[in-house]
Amino acid sequence: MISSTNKFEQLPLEKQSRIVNASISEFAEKDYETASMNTVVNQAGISKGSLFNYFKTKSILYDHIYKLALGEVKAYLRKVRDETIDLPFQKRLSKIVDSGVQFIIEHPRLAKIYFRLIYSADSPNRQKIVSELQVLSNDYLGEIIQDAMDRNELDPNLDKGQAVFFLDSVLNRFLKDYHEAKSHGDADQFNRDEWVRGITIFFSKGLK
Amino acid sequence: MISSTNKFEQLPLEKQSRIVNASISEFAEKDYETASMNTVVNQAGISKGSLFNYFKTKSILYDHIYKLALGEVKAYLRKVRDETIDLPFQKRLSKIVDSGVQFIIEHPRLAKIYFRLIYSADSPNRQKIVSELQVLSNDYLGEIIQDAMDRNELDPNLDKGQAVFFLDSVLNRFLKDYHEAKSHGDADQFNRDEWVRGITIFFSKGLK
DNA sequence: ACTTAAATTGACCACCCGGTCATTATTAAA
DNA sequence: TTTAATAATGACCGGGTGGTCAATTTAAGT
Repeated sequence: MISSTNKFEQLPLEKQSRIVNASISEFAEKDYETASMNTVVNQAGISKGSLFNYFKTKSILYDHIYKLALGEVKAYLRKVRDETIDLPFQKRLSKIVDSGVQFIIEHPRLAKIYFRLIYSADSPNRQKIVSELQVLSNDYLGEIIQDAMDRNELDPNLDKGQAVFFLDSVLNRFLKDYHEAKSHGDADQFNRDEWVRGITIFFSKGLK
Repeated sequence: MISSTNKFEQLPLEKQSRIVNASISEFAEKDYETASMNTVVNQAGISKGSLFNYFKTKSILYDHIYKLALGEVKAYLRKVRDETIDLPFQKRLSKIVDSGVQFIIEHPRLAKIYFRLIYSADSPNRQKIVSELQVLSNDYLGEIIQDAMDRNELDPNLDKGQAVFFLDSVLNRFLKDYHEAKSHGDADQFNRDEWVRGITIFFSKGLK
């Protein structure tokens, strides 16, 4: 046996998805320590022994789920990056924000897991995961900023690392607030277009 | 009896501080659900019954501690605001960042509780607390931005709410990253002055 | 010194946790 | 149809939790 999720992957797909679904719900609702394997097995309609047979430990199950969530996020980002490769920086930025909002709407539970992972979260291997994410975001936003610098849309003397940091701060915070407002039912205070416009203008001209 | 912490407040100060200290350590190290009252009583050197006599529940103790942490943060902010009231926006901003860094260095455990509270955290009354913080930050940064607008240091047509949001995003994220890097021992990668300069320039001119 | 009131203690409770494993049910091979 | 191998089950384990309360120690009043 090569992979430790081998047993799980050889299960009938319907059963797999029941388990994945239950796990996503639980890890979205509670943080790692508080999430309960009992809840997962009950919601998935399988026995405890089985779950621990498919995933040897809670932390391995969590690993499987968060990688899944992260995979979806990455796919979304890749898609919007590739689709906007010819657009000017401002337009590109606004598309990125847009697709982030769309992701939250389409995958609210995965978004919850993602934000839980980034902000706080006492997940296992936290520091490793977070630094991986740092690299990911650095590459992603770094590429977009570099493109814009090459086209003279941004100051070519920019400190790229700092620029990425600013972008990342504002984008993530905006999406997190949007996500939270949405899950509290008062997302209507967000005029999406207005915010997207405000953000792109801010990055172009600052507050002066 | 008026306040539910009355019993606690009438304790000898030395005992109070032992308890507060132990609680701060525990709530800094673990999140609310995972923090243990047993650990607190052991570290404080009192009996379990006593602690539950002073604070009827875990959530009431947590309330006491986080309010204390928040009070310290507020005092710091007030101080730097008042001390910089005559300085230009850029200078003011850099002082704010500076004092944030200083707070983290002087009160690492309180900083941890603060960040735990802001980012994620399944503390009791979370939504209420977070929206209180929103208001607080809005007032605080709003005032500073308004001052700068009045002096024509910032565009007087700025959307103040958005401007506050951008400031808040970047400042909080910077301090959080700094705090995390510091508690992982690799804070030296932060050239403080360079970052402060970068941040103020960014807010002035954007990335163009 | 005696009594009474208040403060302190820690054994104890019910509950939940992640994880195990002997037993049972299901499938495949003969 | 019998046997062998595999998969699924859930009672059970040790350990930790927030919280309680009868019993004991400490302090105060007379």
